[in-house]
Amino acid sequence: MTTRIQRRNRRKILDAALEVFSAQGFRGATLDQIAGVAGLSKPNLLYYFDSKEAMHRALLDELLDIWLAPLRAMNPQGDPRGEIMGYMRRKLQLSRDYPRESRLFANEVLQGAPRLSDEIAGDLKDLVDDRAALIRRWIADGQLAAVDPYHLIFSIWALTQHYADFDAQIRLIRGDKDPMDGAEGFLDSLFDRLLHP
Amino acid sequence: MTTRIQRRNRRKILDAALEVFSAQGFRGATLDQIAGVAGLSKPNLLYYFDSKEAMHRALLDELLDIWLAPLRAMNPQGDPRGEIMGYMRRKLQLSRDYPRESRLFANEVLQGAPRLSDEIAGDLKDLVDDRAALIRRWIADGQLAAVDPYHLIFSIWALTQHYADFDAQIRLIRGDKDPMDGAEGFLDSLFDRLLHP
DNA sequence: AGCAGACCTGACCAACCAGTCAAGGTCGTT
DNA sequence: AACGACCTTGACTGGTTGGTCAGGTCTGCT
Repeated sequence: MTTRIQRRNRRKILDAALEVFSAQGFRGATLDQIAGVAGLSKPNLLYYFDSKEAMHRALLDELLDIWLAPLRAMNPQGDPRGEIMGYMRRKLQLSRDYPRESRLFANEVLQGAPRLSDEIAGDLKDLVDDRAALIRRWIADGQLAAVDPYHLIFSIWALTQHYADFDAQIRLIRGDKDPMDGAEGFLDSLFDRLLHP
Repeated sequence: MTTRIQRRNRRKILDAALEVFSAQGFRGATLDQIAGVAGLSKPNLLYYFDSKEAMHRALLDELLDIWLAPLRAMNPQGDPRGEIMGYMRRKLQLSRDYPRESRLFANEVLQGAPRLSDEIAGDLKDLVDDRAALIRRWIADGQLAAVDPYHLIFSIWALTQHYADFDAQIRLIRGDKDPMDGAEGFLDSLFDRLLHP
């Protein structure tokens, strides 16, 4: 049974942990930092989570659901170009709404995905293989331009996540302008031109 | 005056440091790890470099030259589409030849570019602003499709660096296949379609 | 060979870090 | 009010980490 206090504190801890892990990476983050952000004492963190590792694990588990939802939502019965454009837009929306999650994921993969390799090689690979096959069928039907489906998916990931992961760089170059201003229009025309048969 | 031994050992240390920093991030890397990879003792590392920070600094300084060269090489007098396609291909080649440098850079920017903000807001911004102006002229001349030049540059960065930075993920999804196999052809047709007026 | 300066290292230190624990405080229930 | 379960923390520990230092070894030059 979970109490009201448990729910509130677990949430506070995971939110603080996301803040710190996404900005410093796993090894760079310290429990003292997380405790400071959460407004709790370090031993109290360890009352709710067995270890630093466990906090990170909990975040990754939450993350994957959010992260894969847009690709899962792609509809095999829908209009091919519309489905892919919709996927791209939803993924871009994730970068806007969940930039810390994007950076947490990027940190993890950048370091060789030591804690995510099972999920990536399992669930994610299966999902991507399935969508790649779907895209190939759409291409065979003449509804899409002939593009490599894997590189198409990777390009959507690269372009959308870039705005969250490299936010610091974009801000320094664009100044006060919102980093994502104009991004959706640009990506719309990029993929629209790419996908036309 | 620098001796033969100095040149050899500085090189060994920087190469080992690049290996470890790019895989673990600055805080995640330890001098013991770097010493192990370099085949030197930890105090010996600190005989050649004042601090861990100094090794990282030296790597970032080397990195920036390599990293900005392709954008510098863009020729205002050249053929617009050819220049941009050439830039993209050279950038992709960097991901192939210098994946560790790409990940070092990604780690740094991901964590808010604490040690690179001056260079990014200075040299890099100036260069990007200059190239953006050039691209705008090309568009005004009707030689390129009307795209936002900043997003065009960001998209080239995102797409090319993705293959180095997210190599672990791509490998897990594509299996034995070379992660970059087919990438150049895909990116060629993507940018070719985007840039046609 | 012998010397000066460059190169190298074992042993050490202070700071930091994840995690423990015993003791005390708080909350919901009766 | 009183009880037990839940919650919180100061003080601590063992291990790690960046960096120091005194003294030793090697190298190139005369």
